[in-house]
Amino acid sequence: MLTERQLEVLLSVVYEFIESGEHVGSRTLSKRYLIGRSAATIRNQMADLEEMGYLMQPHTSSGRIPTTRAYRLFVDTVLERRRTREQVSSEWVDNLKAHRNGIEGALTSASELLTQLSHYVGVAAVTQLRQARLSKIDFIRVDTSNVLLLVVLEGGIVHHKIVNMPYDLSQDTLQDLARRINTMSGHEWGEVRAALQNYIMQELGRYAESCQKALIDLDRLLAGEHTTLFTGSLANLFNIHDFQDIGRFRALFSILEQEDGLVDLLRTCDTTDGIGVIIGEENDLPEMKNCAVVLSSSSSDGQKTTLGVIGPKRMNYEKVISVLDRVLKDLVGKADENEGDG
Amino acid sequence: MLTERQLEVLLSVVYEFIESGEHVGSRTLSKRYLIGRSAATIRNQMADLEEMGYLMQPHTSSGRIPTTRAYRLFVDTVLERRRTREQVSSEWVDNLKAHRNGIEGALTSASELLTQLSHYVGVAAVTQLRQARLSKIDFIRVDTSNVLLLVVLEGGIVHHKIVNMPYDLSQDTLQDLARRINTMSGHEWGEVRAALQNYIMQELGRYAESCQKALIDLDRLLAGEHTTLFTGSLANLFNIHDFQDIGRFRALFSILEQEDGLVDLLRTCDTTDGIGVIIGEENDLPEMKNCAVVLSSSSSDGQKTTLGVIGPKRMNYEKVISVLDRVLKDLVGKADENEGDG
DNA sequence: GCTTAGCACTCGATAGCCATGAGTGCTAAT
DNA sequence: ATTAGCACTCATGGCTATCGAGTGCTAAGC
Repeated sequence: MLTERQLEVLLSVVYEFIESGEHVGSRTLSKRYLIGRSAATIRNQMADLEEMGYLMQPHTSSGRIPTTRAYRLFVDTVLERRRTREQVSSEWVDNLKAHRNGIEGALTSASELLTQLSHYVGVAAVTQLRQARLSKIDFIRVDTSNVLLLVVLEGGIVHHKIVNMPYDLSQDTLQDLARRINTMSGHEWGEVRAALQNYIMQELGRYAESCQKALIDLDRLLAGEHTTLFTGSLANLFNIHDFQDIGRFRALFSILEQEDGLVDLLRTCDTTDGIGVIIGEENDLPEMKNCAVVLSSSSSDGQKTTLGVIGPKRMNYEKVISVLDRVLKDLVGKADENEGDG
Repeated sequence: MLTERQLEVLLSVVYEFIESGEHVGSRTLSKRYLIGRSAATIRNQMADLEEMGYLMQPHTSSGRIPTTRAYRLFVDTVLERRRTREQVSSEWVDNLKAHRNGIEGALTSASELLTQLSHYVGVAAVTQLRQARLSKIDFIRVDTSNVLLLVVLEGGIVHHKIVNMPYDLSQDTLQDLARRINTMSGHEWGEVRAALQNYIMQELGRYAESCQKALIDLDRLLAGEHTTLFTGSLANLFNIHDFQDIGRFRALFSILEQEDGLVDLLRTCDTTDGIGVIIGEENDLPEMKNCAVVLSSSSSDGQKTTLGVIGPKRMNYEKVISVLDRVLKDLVGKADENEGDG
């Protein structure tokens, strides 16, 4: 594939471009990175690399910028050679530990932490892999036609949703129902559902329709892979300067603003565990072709915790990856600790 | 103050500027709005208006643009002369009615509706005015040191929060506590709190510290004026074109992204009921000097519902106000209906 | 006294021109 | 395989001229 010398040139280009954001020329490389090799030599090698699809010129006779392919090679190389560099300042870790208000609090902290450390957009998510295990369920009558449905899952995720009931159910009926379900706490949703279905048919005949609706709502939440998402400040998208026009910017914003888009994005990273990087067009979303997403996930006990940073293609991958690694370790370590003595 | 003719000129300038976004000159007015009056006449009157602080020139010998003072006059005049124009398409109203998943669902819908109709950023909020009245409270043990605190208020607002407890409380203890509090359902938080304080001191001696912490958390939520906020897509801020540089844009974004800033903003509109408009520098936030906020609120039964649209200073006030009016009426009407038969 | 026409003037926006400089490709020499 | 040299390209910034929308002012008209 690539000779050692070509690789040196290529990585230098990527590195310099990540630093400066401007197309890099042969002279710069000769002076700063590849001292001893003349500009002309480097020019020839750069021409070769362009032919191979690793570099491109924004316009004739300008410096080169890396293609997605080059970033990919760079990232793979970085991941290969990576050692624990840059430590996350322990101040932040302490902060994270202090905010141990359940998993939601922890993930909120994590996303904010990633955002602040990377200066890009940090996200944190937890996906329940198989069917969720119920910890506790509760129904609270809000008014004639509305019931608050509260579900606490093992692992500490809380869902609440107001469901509309065509028939008025008394608080007693609801409480009875909840008590019945709670005896099955610890079981998977599928089992609970079956038992519930039974009960509804046999004893709640005339409310069957209302309850069926609520069941469907519950299914949506508990049966499939459901992801709970926490996003850092999107204002940091403004730190991605690689946007020609404001239109593209806006498009990206719209996508990241609604959860669905982001969840899909995180899902594409099907690396079971470990770190993955999605660069530019490798992503399905055309709006993100100037962006890169670094994802890191760790699954345990039926749920998968994913942390990520969304930034420009020319982000400091080394730093972001190491930050991500550190925060994830801390987060998971903490989760274990909580589960261990719970 | 202003003669009828001057008023005509001024309103025309504001109107045209809202339409076009460009400084408006005397010739334009003469051709489009004030047919019959020559450009020269209008020029003289515009010069007068500038002297009076209603108009300004971005640079010598350019057209005029309205000052905040002019917008203020314009808005007041519009509000005065307003009749029910522009009806909100009934499709949307139906949609709003369909999503009657409690007050939170309704407010979410309302904010989205306002966003879509105005093309700017719609917000919806509900503030509990005095101390909240409890409908139901529940404590759920998540693990050793974390308890999920669930509070349902009269009016349908739901708060949940995980609180960290230094001591492990059994689910039974928690349930007993909840039962005790729930007997006071319907009372104001102040009363409930006093009773609770008593109970803790007398019977929960060794857990006093943990409980005190939780009480403080609850206080924060229930004692003061607490506002629950729903914001439409911030991507619509891109529809405000009146930003010179991206820096200001970013600043605005950061503020609106975090709830606190927005809540403060809504609070400044202390019009008890009815519609209020905050234009440019009338606002405290310097980042919003190119923006205007139209607010509409309606209070009943200890809680105040506020709807608003955040847009550019040169927004279509007539349309936004009428949309706001319509949506609020619909929302409040619905709330009444829910409360009435609940 | 209010309105209008005319005229000189201002100033932003646009386009063209030129010099500059960073960077390239190519060729010939090492 | 590497280097030096040279001609060439192209984005950028400064400078100038032109254009046009819009003004202020003065004098004339209703």
